[in-house]
Amino acid sequence: MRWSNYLIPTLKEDPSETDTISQKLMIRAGLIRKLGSGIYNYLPAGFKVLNKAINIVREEMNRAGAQEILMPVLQPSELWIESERFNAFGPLMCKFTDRTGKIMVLGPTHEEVVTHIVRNEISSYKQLPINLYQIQTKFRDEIRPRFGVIRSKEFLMKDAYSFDTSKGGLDKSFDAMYKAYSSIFDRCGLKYKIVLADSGLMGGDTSLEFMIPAESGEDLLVSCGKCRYSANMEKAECRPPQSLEQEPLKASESVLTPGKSTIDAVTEFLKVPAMKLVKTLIYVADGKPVAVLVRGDHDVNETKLAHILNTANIAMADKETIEKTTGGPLGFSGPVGLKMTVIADHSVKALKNFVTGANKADTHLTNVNLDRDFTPAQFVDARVCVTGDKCPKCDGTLSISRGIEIGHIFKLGTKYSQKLGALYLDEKGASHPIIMGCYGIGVNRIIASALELFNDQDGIIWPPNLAPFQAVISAINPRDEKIAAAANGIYETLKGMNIDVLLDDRDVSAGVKFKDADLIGMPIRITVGSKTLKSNTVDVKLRMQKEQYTVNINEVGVKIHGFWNEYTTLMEKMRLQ
RNA sequence: CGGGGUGUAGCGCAGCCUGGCUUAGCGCGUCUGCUUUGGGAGCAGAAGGCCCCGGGUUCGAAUCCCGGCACCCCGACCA
Repeated sequence: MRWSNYLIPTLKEDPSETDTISQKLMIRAGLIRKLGSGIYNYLPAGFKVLNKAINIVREEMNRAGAQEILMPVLQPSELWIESERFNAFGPLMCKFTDRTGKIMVLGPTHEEVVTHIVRNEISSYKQLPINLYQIQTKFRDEIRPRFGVIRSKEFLMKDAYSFDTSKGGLDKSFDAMYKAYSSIFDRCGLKYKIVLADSGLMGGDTSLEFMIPAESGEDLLVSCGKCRYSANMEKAECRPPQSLEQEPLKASESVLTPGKSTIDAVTEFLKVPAMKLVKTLIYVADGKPVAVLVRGDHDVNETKLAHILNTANIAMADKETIEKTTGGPLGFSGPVGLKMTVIADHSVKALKNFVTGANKADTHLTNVNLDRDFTPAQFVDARVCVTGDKCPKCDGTLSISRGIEIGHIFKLGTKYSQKLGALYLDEKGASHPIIMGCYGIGVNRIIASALELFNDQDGIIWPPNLAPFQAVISAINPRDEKIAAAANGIYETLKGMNIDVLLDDRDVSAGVKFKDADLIGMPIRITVGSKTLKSNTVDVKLRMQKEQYTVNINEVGVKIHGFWNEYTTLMEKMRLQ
């Protein structure tokens, strides 16, 4: 490809309204352009990279024995009503009414459709196990799209679905995907971490997320410094405190705290540390109020709370509900005398003589104690982990970092097969729901993640298997016939060797060529200029190195694989750092 | 959905508060010509604007007011 005729519109200046390095680089390097909030055009080089990721995904899925299919984006809403996810997805799902008045949805995912295929086409254990996958566009009407292609309203997902006759079979299918995912992200040259996750709306029990460590990630990861324990914040367990505070119980008192409705205000006013306060949060779960107690310096983990309460339908109570159910205003709730189910986080168990709200305006209670003043219905793990918490699995300490969710694998079980009636007959002719797994990869996120991980001041540094080109030939002053001829000769040689090479034949100054090559992240740059041409040589430079190699023009072809291998080796080193 | 912000040339922005000194500017990019060509070249010239849309106030609106739309940020929410 000749640059003079290739659409790769680089930007000298930073675009406005970008919130991550990857988004900025993708736009500046001419890979993508924004069409609207959360929707992007992929320009030639961007699409080329996307296809490289797609091909890696496809090859590894095929290698793992999955079969590629293509399911429609457009789906009848009936299937979603059948699976009872029509309302669960709610406004996140793009819907419209067709000309006959039928409600259609643009698939945010494809469990329903794939289960429909299987219920129609599979009826015997002899046809199982099977794994069907596709690489297809998904639509999700995101509340707030952001971070470029990392959270967009339309995105490309590889979604696979396994169908088994036994738990053991599901374990095998799951394991095969675990391995395939590892191969995919290895080949993409990404750093990643595999963490325990919550399965959310998808259902099922076991789920693991593949996470790219990145500051711009939306997910919080909890990792043990000592063992391999690593989990999404939503899922991360907190170890109950080992020892209780040793303090004699003091008499509880009611104190006036006018206007002090927040933890900060109360700690300052009463001069007690936040960890000697107990926050009483009123939730409404399936229409019923529940009080949840956590230490003042802790927060409720709503995902874990939802599991404890066994419903997805929880929300913090509004002001009116709090007043009606506790008898006091928002900000002054407390467990003493409260007429509703009270559950407390384990950390509360260790406290003595703590402060709570009094369910009365501008009033708190001091020196409140468990059992003497109130007794929670149960102690649970309902809080958000914090740095310094002890690992639930060993005696290590937990730390918190950020990550981009790039893949998620679930053991679904029979949630969908039961609801949609995907059954098989076993050897004895008995009917059972098929046991399912589902496995997603955010294909666009592969690219964005690579850029979050590997970049410098000058631009992108591509993992070798994702780079839009392997090499660029920068012809300095292509109007000089000798230079043009030499550059062209090398170009033809490399093309003949199946090297993916771009010839920068633009009549622009050397600086522009170098800046563009760096910005786009050309792994190998071959500079053809009058300076070295006299000695019949060219300069070869790898993107991440400062120094250049002097190579005889006739030897570029012979040496190019060596340079490529060197680039690959250096990137692998960066990846493993 | 709540709070805040922005909308002016392909991109990045100034002008708006205090209406007329603007024929609406600047930088980048684009086009033409000449000179250049090893880290975003120089000179000369040029093209390119429903100043987001609609309504209003005014002798006069990019500027003030009302309504709408789009985009962004924070929050809530989230596979």
